[in-house]
Amino acid sequence: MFSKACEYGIKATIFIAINSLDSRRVSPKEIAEEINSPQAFTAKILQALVRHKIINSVKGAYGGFEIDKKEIASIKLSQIVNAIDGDKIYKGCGLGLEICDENHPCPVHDNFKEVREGLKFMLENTSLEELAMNIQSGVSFLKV
Amino acid sequence: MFSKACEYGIKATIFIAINSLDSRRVSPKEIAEEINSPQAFTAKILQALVRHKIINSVKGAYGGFEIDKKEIASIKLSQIVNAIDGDKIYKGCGLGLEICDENHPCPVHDNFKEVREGLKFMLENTSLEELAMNIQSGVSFLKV
DNA sequence: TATAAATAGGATAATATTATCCGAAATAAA
DNA sequence: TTTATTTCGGATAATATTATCCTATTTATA
Repeated sequence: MFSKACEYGIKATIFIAINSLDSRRVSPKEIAEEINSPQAFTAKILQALVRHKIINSVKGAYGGFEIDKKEIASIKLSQIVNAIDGDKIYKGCGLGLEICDENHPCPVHDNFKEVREGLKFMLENTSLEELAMNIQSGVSFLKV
Repeated sequence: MFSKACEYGIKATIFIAINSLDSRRVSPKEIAEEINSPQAFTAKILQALVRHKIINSVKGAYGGFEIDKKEIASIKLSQIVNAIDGDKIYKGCGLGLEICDENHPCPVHDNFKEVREGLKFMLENTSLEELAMNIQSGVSFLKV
């Protein structure tokens, strides 16, 4: 469904959010340990998230990654996915046709439409805040 | 969503179905032209579909690929996807956790559940017959 | 100002996926 | 039985994704 990069990106963002709520900046090393991902690769993904202004980085001593507390509630899962995987997941044709729309649909166009829209709705309506809260309260987990 | 291999596999199977309804066997060459896919790679995918008994191959002169007419209505999209991509698309964890279930859910487990189940339902309830019929009647298309 | 601690980013490597090529095996028909 | 046709399957190549490494740049503090 999502690329590895996107999976890491989502988990990393949640971990940064939790720590930002506690006013702590975190390093790629700490993040990678906490979400069980390769450190250097995770660092690359963090760079992309910074470029997309989803997270914030502070260089130098006492630096690290953080998210503005006030923004945590308004950041949606869709923004993270878009930043890393783009919008092909709910835009592109299910069977890879260059052109696929109501006028020229692929064989599964209508069948997929609902699923796609469900996914899109879910991503756009799931906030970083709720994901972070569920980790904090021990309802869900970032690694095995 | 699906791998390229799976996209080609679905389109190829639909094309074979249409021709089988007309009692014609088709070659990888013809299939690749009709679904706009690389021929040799498509041939590999056809082999996999044969191994999974979704399509049937006849070697030698006047041979080619076909599907038993009687089976076209009972073959579901899910079988094709399973044959090529396996069931990870609606089984694996959305964030790649090794273990992810009700007792130990990843952050998006519940959010994904609905989408996943919608996808699963759609794949299991879309028949090859209906996909083939829509191509035959010009309602949908296998290539641009 | 010097130093240590951090992220940024380019280069490279490993792996998975997609794609191609070619000879072997099977089969219908001459 | 020979020949032409066709799928099968192994080897290889190209490309994309995932992952690693190393140096440059930035910045807080001593």
